Amino acid sequence: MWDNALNYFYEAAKLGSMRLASEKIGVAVSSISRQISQLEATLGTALIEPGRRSIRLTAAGQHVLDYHRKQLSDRESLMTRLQELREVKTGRVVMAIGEGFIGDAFARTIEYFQVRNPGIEIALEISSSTEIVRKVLEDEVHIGMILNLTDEPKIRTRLSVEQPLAVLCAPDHPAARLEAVTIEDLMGFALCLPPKGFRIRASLAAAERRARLTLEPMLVTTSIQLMRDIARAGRAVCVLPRISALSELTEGTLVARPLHDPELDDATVSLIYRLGRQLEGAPARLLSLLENNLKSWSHVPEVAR
Amino acid sequence: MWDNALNYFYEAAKLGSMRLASEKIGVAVSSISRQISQLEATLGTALIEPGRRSIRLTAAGQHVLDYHRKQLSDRESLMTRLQELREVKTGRVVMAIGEGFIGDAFARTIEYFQVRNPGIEIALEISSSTEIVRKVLEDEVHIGMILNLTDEPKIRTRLSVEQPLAVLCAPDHPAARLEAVTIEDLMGFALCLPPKGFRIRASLAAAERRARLTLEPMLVTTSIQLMRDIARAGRAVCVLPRISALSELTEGTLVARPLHDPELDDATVSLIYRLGRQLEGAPARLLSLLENNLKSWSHVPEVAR
DNA sequence: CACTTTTGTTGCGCTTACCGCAAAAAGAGT
DNA sequence: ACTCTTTTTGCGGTAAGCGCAACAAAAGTG
Repeated sequence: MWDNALNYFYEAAKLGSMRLASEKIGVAVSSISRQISQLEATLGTALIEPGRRSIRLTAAGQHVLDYHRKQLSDRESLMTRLQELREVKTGRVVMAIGEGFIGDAFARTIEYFQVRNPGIEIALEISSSTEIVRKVLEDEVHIGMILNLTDEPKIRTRLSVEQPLAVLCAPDHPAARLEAVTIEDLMGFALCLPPKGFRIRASLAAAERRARLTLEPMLVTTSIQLMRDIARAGRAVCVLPRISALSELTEGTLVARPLHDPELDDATVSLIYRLGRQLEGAPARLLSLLENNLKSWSHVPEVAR
Repeated sequence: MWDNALNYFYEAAKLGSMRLASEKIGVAVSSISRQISQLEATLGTALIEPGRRSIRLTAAGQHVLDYHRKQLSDRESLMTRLQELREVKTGRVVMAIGEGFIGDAFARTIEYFQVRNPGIEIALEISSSTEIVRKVLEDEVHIGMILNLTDEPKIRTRLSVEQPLAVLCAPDHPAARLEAVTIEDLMGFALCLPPKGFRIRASLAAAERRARLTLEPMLVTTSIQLMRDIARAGRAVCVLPRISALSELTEGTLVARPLHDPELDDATVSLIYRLGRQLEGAPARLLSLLENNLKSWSHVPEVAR
């Protein structure tokens, strides 16, 4: 009710007469007259000076006019914002990933996305797997990327790629001469592993039980960056999915050797979002880009040349 | 047509369900559902995620919600402007404050305002800091006054005054003989403190860690009134910003001694309102009065005579 | 001053947008 | 699989808004 009345009043005031306003809007003069007097009634103030041929605004009328002008411009800016949202010119994606994904390959993907979608803001949160799942569930983030599968019913897995665990070491390390590494081989090397409680340690634990031995890492750290650096230094080896050191592998500063053990279950990269949440615009685009790239990441050659 | 639809959408989004909105507004759920989908049709964008029990906004929906909030506050300010134009000096201010501010000094400020602005209705809501921030954000109140800083981006801080924490006790209490009080001194006194989770306790916790001791309050309460009363009774001391006991300090029934510790960060009184909301009329006047008085409150002498 | 022209206001049927009720559909939990 | 809750859809009714036309009043005209 407000909307119409204000519009009629606005046009009438701008054009100086109800007649002209009626022509411009395409409604009968009577409607204009009625709507305006109705508006005056609800506002409790006269907006136009009564008993005049041409329309003259009262002080109150001027205020209402200003108000409506502002309202129109606000509405217009809302519409353009929505339009931009539709065209994915603007937007915001929040995603949570595990630390293991940080690296050159991932950075290049983000870079690529931002070049092709300027104006889209990306927020990256680094968290543990359980935190990521929680954030996805509670809509704190649009997309999550974790290093295992989750059985949460309300999580939708868009893509999951197997990422076998590998032993990473410097090219001149003794382990690099092996074709494949077993759990027993690891006993002979200085090890750098994540702490207990991490997924990788849990996987290794099963293999340790089978082989009836206990790995004693020389260094325990939560920082995957540090693990890569230690391995690159040459003395120690670390155990990670290949994806966690993609850039070092392609550079050749690290080499990967498959870690084979019957009890060892593979790590899995999962791209997840909340079930029932329809991602549109920016999040949807980033999701499909990641989906494609993840597939190609899994085809990295095992032995760097 | 816009007007109704936006209102329904707004309430539904705020309450989280169409059913609740229908109860609050007093129209059938079907109307709400229809109006919202109609709004979506005219805007050409989905506003809420379809097929869900609780209403979840899409990015576009959030924009529309923000837009409507602004519309509402603009309309309100138009109405007050018209009201003032009618030269009837009536109006209404709603503000939310923390319990710590209740006291004679604040009461006198309100009293002063009401004497100078007869006919203006003031509504005071007492809430916790987070509640106050929420109320300011959602336009439930015009002005908020909290005992810390907030990093909410949509909050505008009009004034913030540092309020060092002080130890409050009766004039004949042993603590009153000290020039300044340290965390270690507190161990010797009966303490009355707010519960853990309160800002004051968080500040104290840092100091406790530094001094490697743990304060064991004799009484824990959320009521600042009670804390003052306990301290006035003579046996115990409490830790509060001076502003929380201004009237007792000027009366001389309580004295304040500065609490000095390198780890202790000061409390801060912030006068806040929503970014982008232009306050006019009564709210604007009250805001500037409070701004001036707050400055003078912070200059209260440390030792009551 | 009478007449005309132009413009705003009022009266009266008519359309349609909006509403409530009830039934169906779809989630969410058990 | 079943139940409970919430949303969507179908249908008939009401009232707000519309156009048309008659009416009233200001401004121009001779």
